Amino acid sequence: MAKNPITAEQKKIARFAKAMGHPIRLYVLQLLSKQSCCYSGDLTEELPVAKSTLSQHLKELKEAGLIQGEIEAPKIKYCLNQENWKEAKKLFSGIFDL
Amino acid sequence: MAKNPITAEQKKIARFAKAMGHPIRLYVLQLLSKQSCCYSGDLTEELPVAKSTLSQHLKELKEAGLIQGEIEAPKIKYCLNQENWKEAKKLFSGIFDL
DNA sequence: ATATTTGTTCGCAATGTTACGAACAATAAT
DNA sequence: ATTATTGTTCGTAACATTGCGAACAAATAT
Repeated sequence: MAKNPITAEQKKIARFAKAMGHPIRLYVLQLLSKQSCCYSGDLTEELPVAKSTLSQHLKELKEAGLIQGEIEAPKIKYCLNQENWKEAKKLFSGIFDL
Repeated sequence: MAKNPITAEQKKIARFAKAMGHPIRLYVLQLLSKQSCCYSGDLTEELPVAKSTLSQHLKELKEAGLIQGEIEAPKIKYCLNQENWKEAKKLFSGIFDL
């Protein structure tokens, strides 16, 4: 037990992976990768969780940088964070393609 | 809050992602994707965690199906679980390529 | 037979995650 | 002004994760 060979890039990938590591959050991400945006009210109706729980999951995805929300009062429109999504794609490709 | 549109496939991907969602575990996976196998004793020396902690992480990777261990007494040789690793690659490609 | 090497399991503690409903805030509609 | 809609935050509970060292098990080496 000695050094720390873990790179910042590995930490970043792990962060993304962790955010993707829950079925609800993965569902949201896949939805957004297909249809460009969605409203969280709609998600509440589709998904088997309370709105407060969904709110927490969306917050996590936001904090991981994978999605972003735009106020469209009184609703909030969610989209992928394209920049980070592209980065995630690149990082995961790197892992699987070696 | 109603139906459950989450597919078995999404659960599977989330399971893989969760296993990848820790820097230590990701490090191990990336190492194994580069060099085909490793011994956990070596990992204990490289990584900044106690051997008991590493053992837990390896167990998680095993249970997620991403690696497998082969006894090569008194050591254990770890490799990727090629079948599931290929599946993970396919599933993650599906997510990012749409 | 004893000691060494290697890795797992146990017990424990601290922290994080997941989930809910109730209360709250902000905006829109009546 | 009041009410309705939408989503966040708070408080709480149950459970999971991460981490350590000590104790243990299994095989090898002396």
